[in-house]
Amino acid sequence: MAKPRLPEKRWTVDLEKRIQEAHYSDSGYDLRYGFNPDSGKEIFVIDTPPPYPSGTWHIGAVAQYSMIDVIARSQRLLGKEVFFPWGVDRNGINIEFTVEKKHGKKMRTYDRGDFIHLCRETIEEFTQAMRDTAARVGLSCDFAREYLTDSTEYRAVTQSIFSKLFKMGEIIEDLRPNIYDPVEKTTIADAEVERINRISKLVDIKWQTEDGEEVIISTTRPELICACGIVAVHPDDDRYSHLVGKKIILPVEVEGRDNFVNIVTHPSVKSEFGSGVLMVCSFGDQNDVAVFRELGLKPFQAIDLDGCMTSISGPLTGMKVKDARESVIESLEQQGRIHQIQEKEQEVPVSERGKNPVETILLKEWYVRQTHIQERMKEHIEEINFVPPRNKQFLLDWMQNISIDWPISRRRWYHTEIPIWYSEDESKVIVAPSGTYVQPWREEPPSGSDVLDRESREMLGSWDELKDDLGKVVGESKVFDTWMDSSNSNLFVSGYLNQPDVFDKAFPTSLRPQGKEIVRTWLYYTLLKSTLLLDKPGFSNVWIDGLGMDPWGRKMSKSLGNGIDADTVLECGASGRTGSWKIKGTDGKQVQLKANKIGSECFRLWKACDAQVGDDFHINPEEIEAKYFGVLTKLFNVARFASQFEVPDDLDSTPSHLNIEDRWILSEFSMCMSQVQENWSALDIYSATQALKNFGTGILPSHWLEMAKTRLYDGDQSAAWTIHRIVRDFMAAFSPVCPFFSHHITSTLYESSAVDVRKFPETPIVCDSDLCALSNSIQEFNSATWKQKKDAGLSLNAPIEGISIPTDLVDFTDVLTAMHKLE
RNA sequence: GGGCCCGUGGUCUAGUGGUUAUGACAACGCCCUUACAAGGCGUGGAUCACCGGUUCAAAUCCGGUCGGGCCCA
Repeated sequence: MAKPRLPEKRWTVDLEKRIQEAHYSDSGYDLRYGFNPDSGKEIFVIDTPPPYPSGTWHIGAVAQYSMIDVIARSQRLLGKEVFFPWGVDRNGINIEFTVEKKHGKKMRTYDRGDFIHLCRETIEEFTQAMRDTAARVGLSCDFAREYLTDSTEYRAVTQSIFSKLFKMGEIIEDLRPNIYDPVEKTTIADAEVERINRISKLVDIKWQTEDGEEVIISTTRPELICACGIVAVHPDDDRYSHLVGKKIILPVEVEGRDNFVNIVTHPSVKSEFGSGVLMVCSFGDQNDVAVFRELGLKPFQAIDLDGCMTSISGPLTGMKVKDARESVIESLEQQGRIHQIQEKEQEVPVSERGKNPVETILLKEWYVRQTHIQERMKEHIEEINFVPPRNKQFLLDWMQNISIDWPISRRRWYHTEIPIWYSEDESKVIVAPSGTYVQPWREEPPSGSDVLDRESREMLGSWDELKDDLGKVVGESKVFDTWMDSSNSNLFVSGYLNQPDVFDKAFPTSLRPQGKEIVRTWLYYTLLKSTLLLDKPGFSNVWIDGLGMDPWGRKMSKSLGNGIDADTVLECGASGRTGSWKIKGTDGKQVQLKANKIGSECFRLWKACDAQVGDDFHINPEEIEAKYFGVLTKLFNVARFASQFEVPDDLDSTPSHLNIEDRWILSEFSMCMSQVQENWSALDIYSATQALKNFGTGILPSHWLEMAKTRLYDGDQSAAWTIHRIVRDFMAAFSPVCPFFSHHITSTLYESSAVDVRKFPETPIVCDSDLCALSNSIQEFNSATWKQKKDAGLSLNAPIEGISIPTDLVDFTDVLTAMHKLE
């Protein structure tokens, strides 16, 4: 036996790491994977989801990312000029909390500039960990052009977009109910609210109607009676129908408002809850907000920004909400107005990070208008190709629910600042010029800023001319919701503002890959922006993957104790280390999972092969190893086997003579490859990888290799050309899934790497459909013959008598006779 | 409470109207055959969650029930 040029007996995680390290330290990296907009090739820009650095990277996200890399690599293989950017999302409340926790000091006790500096330092440490994991899982991003969402360039784009939309009238200021965390002193988004169960007091209070009739109303928020806008009963509730239309007197002292409200019917009232009469206050819960809006009631401001009662609460003014509640109960008790008090477990909305009870209060905030543009957005969405098509529904469903504008201002610090200043009389605003990054809380408006009327947005002139007429200008201290930044990512990576010539070619952005859990935020807001700003769909393709779940189908979370850290899977098998994971099962018991070797190539192969895109996927390291490491071993050994035979000089031109079995397998291979090419074009990772896996671990080694073995050992040129041509082209087509594996094999055997192929291997080399039609017969005949040998107690390489070759395989008589030693 | 998605051998999975329902892992049996025992070959094993309907024909379409998941309230 000739010495194989692939010396390793099998693929290992250590080998993988060696190749990977060489790959990323190679000075040719940028040439290989960098974006060159002037190459003349079709441009394919991927709007990579910029990860938020927070210590460890979630395995489900890493799995999704590795599939985005498969798309990037497969599009390069198809000859496109791919921009696979590497961005990091660094704005937001998470890093603020991390810094507060690390130093044991609340944000507002710092100087704003010092705090921002601390955040920047801390997030940089986390960012480096993300970069390392990105490389470990084999991402072929353009790391040299890394972008950070807290950079001057990125924030300048966010601010410019704000200014443009403001001037267009698409951004407005308004006083509306918002969810507010009085401890962190900021507005928060719905997505940041969590519900926890707490024991609270349900107080039944005696009210009186204008006629003196006693009515009992149950509430957990008696301190909000002062902000009561209306009292409601269910329309079908006969007990109270005689009260409807009457006035009812508030049982507490109030200031600066009427001391009575009307009684109406409303379908949202639950008759069986308490007495069946509901007081609607601004704002006890989301239902109150809905009722106020629906009935056009003017809300009262009962709680201020410090979480204290306002003057309408009369004697409660200035008290913290909790103290006010105790106080009002006490005074009602003294007046004999308490019917009863029950301790009840109740869901309380709290802020996700601080666990502080949140309030819904009226705040003057900035909003992006969105309700007027839904139909136009839907028209644009119709032009986008969704993969898989059914996941488009998540977006359409969410859009059905849009009934209010998007609040975009936050009272935090480590975010992009709202780029606006107010004149001393507050009637005019100053807006920074496009392309600059400004910090209005500590800067004057820059030269080139515009002055506009605050209400009408009429352009009044330039800041440089008018600055002396505006009095003392005050910079906005609020910042943007982080989605305001994130939803520019496609514009930013496609060259908006910074590279207009590239933008012309690259927009709509070729691909938005993302998880389905952020359809209603990231995808929706991005599409909203492209409709408002450019009246175009934001993307050509949107690829929406499912979520990574634990082995039992539950979402991974800290509280369930079922999380798996990405690095433990990627490093499993390196330097002989095995992996072991303790995960809580569905019955609450710990289950120990163990694996010996996984690594990035096996992990990627698993994700590519195991489920259709868009479905939630269960992550079980044991299963990943069991099902897919063997596939790598198999493919590696086919290549290793091939590596002992000399590579023919000219693999690119088909030899004039090829044996029939070689023409057969080449035809099968051509069919497989055209399927793969089609699937790569359609972003169908699953089908492409399945086709390659089935060919490479099935028909090729089990059937053809067994036929060709003897000839290969005898130095047959036809067989040698066939196996090498197949291995070389197979690895090119397979390289998007397992780049380092393919790279190692092809650069060892053929002096050129599969990852550098920029044109899909040509097919057909030989494509004879008559031969493909015989594939089933061939496989059946082989299986039947092996079975007969087994039944006769013969070893597979023993001669056997009395087997006749089926008539349709008559052309294969010699081959099959030799292969099975038929006599 | 509302919306959406899903339910296929022990486990995971393919399959959106048409032969005997795909494949993988696990199980079992045989084999160290000059690439591979971290292999190979073979064998079992599923009334496609349940009930009803449409149809010549249903895993597939429709309605309902049950179970799981995600999102929202």
